[in-house]
Amino acid sequence: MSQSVHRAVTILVACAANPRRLGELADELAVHKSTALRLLQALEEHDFVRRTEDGLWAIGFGFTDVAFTALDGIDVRAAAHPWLRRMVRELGHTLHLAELSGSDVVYVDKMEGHGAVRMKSRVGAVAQTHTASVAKVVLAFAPPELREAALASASFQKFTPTTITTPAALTREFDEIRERGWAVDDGEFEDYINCVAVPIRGHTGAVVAGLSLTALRAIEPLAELKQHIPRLTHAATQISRELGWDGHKGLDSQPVT
Amino acid sequence: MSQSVHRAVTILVACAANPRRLGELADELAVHKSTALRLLQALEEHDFVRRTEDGLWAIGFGFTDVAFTALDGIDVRAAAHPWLRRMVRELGHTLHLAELSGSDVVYVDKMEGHGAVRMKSRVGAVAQTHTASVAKVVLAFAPPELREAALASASFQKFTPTTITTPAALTREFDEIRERGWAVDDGEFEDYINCVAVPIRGHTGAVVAGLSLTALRAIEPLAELKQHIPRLTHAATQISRELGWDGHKGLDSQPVT
DNA sequence: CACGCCGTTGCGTATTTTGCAACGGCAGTA
DNA sequence: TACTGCCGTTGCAAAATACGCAACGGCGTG
Repeated sequence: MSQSVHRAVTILVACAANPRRLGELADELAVHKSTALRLLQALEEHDFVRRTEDGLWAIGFGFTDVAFTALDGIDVRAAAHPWLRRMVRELGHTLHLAELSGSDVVYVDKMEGHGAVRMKSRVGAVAQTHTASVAKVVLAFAPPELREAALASASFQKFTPTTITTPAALTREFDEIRERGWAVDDGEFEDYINCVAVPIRGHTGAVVAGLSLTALRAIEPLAELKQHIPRLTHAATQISRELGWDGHKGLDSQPVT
Repeated sequence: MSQSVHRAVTILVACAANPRRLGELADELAVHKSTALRLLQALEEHDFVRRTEDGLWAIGFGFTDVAFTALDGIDVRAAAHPWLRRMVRELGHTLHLAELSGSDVVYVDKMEGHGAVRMKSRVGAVAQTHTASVAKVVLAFAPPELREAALASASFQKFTPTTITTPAALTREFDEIRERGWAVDDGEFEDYINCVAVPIRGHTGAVVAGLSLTALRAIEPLAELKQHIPRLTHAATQISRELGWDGHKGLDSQPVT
């Protein structure tokens, strides 16, 4: 269904990776140059693609504009953004905001800390289920069927000695997270990076997002990083209230006994 | 041309503003519900749209992912290269492009002018913090902690009578550069060579690179060289725009009073 | 309990889009 | 300078594609 839309999307994805010539795009789509050209022209009218100085096709700024507009519209993001800014200023570390989408946890905001720590995360990308603290904290409080789906689709790829590599272990981790109310990433993806994460609740009391704090182990070891959890929790609570949470714990937050 | 692509784009723009029902979207497009639905389904396959919990259609995270991939992929070099070529052709002088990397400023592109001027710079090399105009202009606009680091590691070796030899003097120089928006090298490394340099901004508005114009004093003295600054600035602005800069000045560009 | 709203699906038609082929600009080469 | 090949662009006719219609079903509401 809707062949040209598929082709248009494929073009956009290809151009995002790196700008290309008309001919290349036509080859990748297995269509004639003329067909590719007309799709590009249609996209160009909306500034979804643009021609670079050297005649290549690249993603247009109308496209990125739409993306940012959409991100602004995400109320969790809007509610959390001032808090991210404040906490980066106070703590100096990188903060992430991630939202539950289906059984994935997707980064919707990110604010870099003062140190020139470059994290591989990117807004719009899916957080690793078995390593990212923000994914773990959100899924820990998610409905069981979502958690099952997430467990089933997780890669469990071993990145470091501390990486959780089995569904059983991750299930136990989820239980612990629910009990104590926050999650950690103890160098489970990159062994020199630690994170702590806390849940954010929507108006129904269900956990809809997560907020995490990231630091280099060398700069602030996990034990010290944990001392910021009260501050992180405070921010998360305020954000939750702004989303309409009445302050009562959601049903899913009860410790599993 | 390409009707369905137009409709698909319109849907995306509408959903970005705020998530909508199928019916609303169909009305806005003036098409049947089934038509709108099929377009949405096609977009959904690529995660360009998603269904929210309450059944509304919203921009999907595949879309934002593509947008950020595109922004990440735009490297300064690719954006600037055609401008280097054009300006070398127009002005005949050597041009340099340098990128901020940590607290170093590294040459990432260079194009030799018509005169056989042998410059010591090399792509991949670190520009001298206290002499190279391109290093000074980038560091002047960099975050304070980066600037401090650069000051701390600079050699302040005296090459010529005009070389800046103290951190205090260089700090003052940085302040001046921020105020006027461009930097010079008044024979500070080799006394027969002058340069002017302007900043290039990334999509966040932060200065990510610098563009410089170099000439032999004998051929074009500094006063004449400065007359090319508007042209250089124009190129830098165009490059910045191609990097996703929206035209607003970054926070760090305010004159320090 | 019944009604109406909204999203979903099958199908035949015709509108849209596709592929072809020829044109023209540009650049590198003889 | 003239030639040649490459790449992007345009007109047109055929046909594949996407469209609207109408009926179905789920769900909340009166």
